[in-house]
Amino acid sequence: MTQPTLETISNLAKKRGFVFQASEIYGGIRSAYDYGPLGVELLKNVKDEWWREMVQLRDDVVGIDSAILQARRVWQASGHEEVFTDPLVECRNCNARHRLDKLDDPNTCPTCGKTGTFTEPKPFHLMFRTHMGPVDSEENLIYLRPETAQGIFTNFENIRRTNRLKLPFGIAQLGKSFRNEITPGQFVFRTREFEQMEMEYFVRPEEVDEWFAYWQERRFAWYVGLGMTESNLRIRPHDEDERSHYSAATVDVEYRFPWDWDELEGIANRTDFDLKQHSEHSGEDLRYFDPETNERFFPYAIEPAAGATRTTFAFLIDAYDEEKVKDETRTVLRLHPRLAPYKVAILPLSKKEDLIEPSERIAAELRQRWMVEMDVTQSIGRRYRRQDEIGTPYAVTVDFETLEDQAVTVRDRDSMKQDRVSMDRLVDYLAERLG
RNA sequence: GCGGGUGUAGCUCAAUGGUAGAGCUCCAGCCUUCCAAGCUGGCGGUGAGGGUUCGAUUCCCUUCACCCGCUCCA
Repeated sequence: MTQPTLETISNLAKKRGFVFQASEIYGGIRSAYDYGPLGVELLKNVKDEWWREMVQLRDDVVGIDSAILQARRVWQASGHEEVFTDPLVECRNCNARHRLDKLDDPNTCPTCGKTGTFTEPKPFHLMFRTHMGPVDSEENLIYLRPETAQGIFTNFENIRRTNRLKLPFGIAQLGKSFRNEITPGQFVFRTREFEQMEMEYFVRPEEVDEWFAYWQERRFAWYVGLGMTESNLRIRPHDEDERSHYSAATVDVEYRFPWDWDELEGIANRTDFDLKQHSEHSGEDLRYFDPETNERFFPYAIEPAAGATRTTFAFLIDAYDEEKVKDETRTVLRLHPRLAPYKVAILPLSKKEDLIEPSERIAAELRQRWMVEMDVTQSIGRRYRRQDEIGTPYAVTVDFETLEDQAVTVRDRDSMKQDRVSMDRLVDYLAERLG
């Protein structure tokens, strides 16, 4: 396997319609990307696989979709309003940037050692600020959520009660979050608007360690199960000083990106921090009542929080491969069939109406189950290469013999091998391979 | 945000203070009929705004975006 450069992969993403720069015709806007026809399918498939694994295949996890706009007090209780506003100063001598509240000496730059070189402190607001209602004022200031998790904690009691849940149980959420990252970059890896796949798994405090280990294992296996190269994945525990304000222990699931190892997902032991905070700030008792022991306590939360957009990006990078076929380079995305945007391409050997009609019939039938693309332009070899480059696992070729023997050629993306399959067996043939 | 670098068709690259070219891609037609074949034709560009100039893609200013670093994080 060849690992592509960041440039190679972003070129492919743009060329084939996975990802475009947002507002491109106006020169672009920093740190925002639009997902094109193939990108939206790939992203959706990643999210669907996550949802299926985390919610639909389990009886101990339920889903939620909470609002992006929440009461300001939510973020005061969660600690984000305080933690996500940093006074920053910049050293005029060496251009390093520092948080004023973390400096031992507020006048000396720890990077270059000079004194008195700092700019006036500027507050950096890491949360997007907006106003609820048509008039901007301090009273109606609210934030775009910087994480989806708080919508889970604030609904903890609603969900527990309406779904008769008993510990341990989880609440999962998929959705957009917003952060004014100081430095966005690395294509879609770090953007200010991004999509998260988060789950809070509530457990008895004494069982927190075993569940923490359980979710590390489960989450790691999820990536591998969807075809990500295992040697490009690792789990890295956080150092003491890099943990979030709410966390007692955190590990990252990291992927070997073209630039370096970097985070796909953080798995944190958030303890009872959030439920406690919301109990205190709201006055609602969010403790869990155990009917067997008659005890009331705050459950601990284990949080596997993944970035949907960057995970999609990692799958794209990991799938990228180039190989020599004759004297040509074949570019192929070896995406897991469940992730591939299109599952099947229908390729009539010629544009003659005799072949178009049956091809359209086959396409219509297969579309009942899978994303199917029909392509009639240019030579068959070129069309195979095009499908390889967007990761379509199977190509069905309709030729003149089809009219005689009611059979088609199915060509496999990875091996380029071909099978002659009779049309009445085609759906079964593909179903066995695509799932 | 600050420092450094970069911006010419979708991609790779060329050229010029005086009508911006090519290859590949893409589209149409012909031909071909199972792994990027060929022929003909077509679409399409100087990131944006302003200034200097008879004339700016070229010189100057501003701005936008991208890349590297500082810092943040799914």
